[in-house]
Formats: sequence, C-alpha cells, structure tokens
Amino acid sequence: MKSEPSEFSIDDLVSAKGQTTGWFGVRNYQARNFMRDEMRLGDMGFFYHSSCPEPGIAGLVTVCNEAYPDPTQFDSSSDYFDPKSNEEAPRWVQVDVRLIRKTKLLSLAVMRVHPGLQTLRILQKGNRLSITPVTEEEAAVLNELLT
DNA sequence: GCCAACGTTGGC
DNA sequence: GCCAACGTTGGC
Repeated sequence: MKSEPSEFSIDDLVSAKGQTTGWFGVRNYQARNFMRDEMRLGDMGFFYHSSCPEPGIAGLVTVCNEAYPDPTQFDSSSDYFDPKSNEEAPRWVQVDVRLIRKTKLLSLAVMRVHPGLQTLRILQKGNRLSITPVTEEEAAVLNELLT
C-alpha cells in the first residue's frame, strides 16, 4: 500500500488515533478492485513510502475494516471529490488499516536486487498502482527482511 | 526536472 | 469502439 510520506507517513500512522487510518483517496479502478475484492479482515499489508528521497517499505499494517464507500468522493471540498459518483452508487471504496509496527526502512534498491522479490508487483516496470497484491511467498521474504 | 509507462478522456 | 491527446505517477 503506497503513500507519499509528505501526505501520510508511517509516523503519521504511529501517532494516529488508535494507530488506525482509513485508506481513502484511491482513484484507480484496479487498485480499488484489489481493496474491494481481495483485502480481508486481518490481512497483512506493507506500508510503502513513494515519491520521496528513500522509497521503500516502512511498516506493517493489518486490515481492520473491509471495503466501504470512501466518503471523500462525496465531499466537494475534498481533493478526492468525484462529481460522477453518488451515494446511491458509490464508485470508490476504502479499507481501514491498523499499525502492526513501524519497521526499519526496506529500500526499493534493496528489494530490486533481492532474488526472492523479483516477482513483486511494485518492482515491475511501469507499475503505478497504489494498491498491489503480495503473494504468500513474497510476504515471507519481506517479513524475513523486515525482522 | 526528466521521462517512461500507463490510465482516462473525448472526438469521430 | 477506436485511438490520439493528455494527465498522472513515481523513480531517478
């Protein structure tokens, strides 16, 4: 799960109420579908810092609420307002995640050269999705590296 | 700031 | 329904 730390960082999550946040603002259909169709209560997520000096995984989170309508799509004062959506047929959803723990930074550079991570979606050329699935095998390698 | 990659838009 | 143009993402 990608976030620009200047927008919302792992430290923001550490200090958030209940160390929990709604993952609002996703406005890409593929990423939305991953949240809606694949993410289930108790699933683990990797909190990734993007578009920053040191991109990489900065912490572990768990899904504490499954997909529900993202309220910012209805808020005309929000950057994430979508005039084409409506309450009867919400277009965008979010999940809530809770901090498991902040980790040392596992940099993109390190992940790129690790033999066990070559299949990771986030490393593929042209990858732009803010939400991508991680396989059990990949998760095991990541957990090992983050220990 | 550059640029590759990809998604979205809108005219036809 | 095609596809060119445009916008966005995000690493470097």
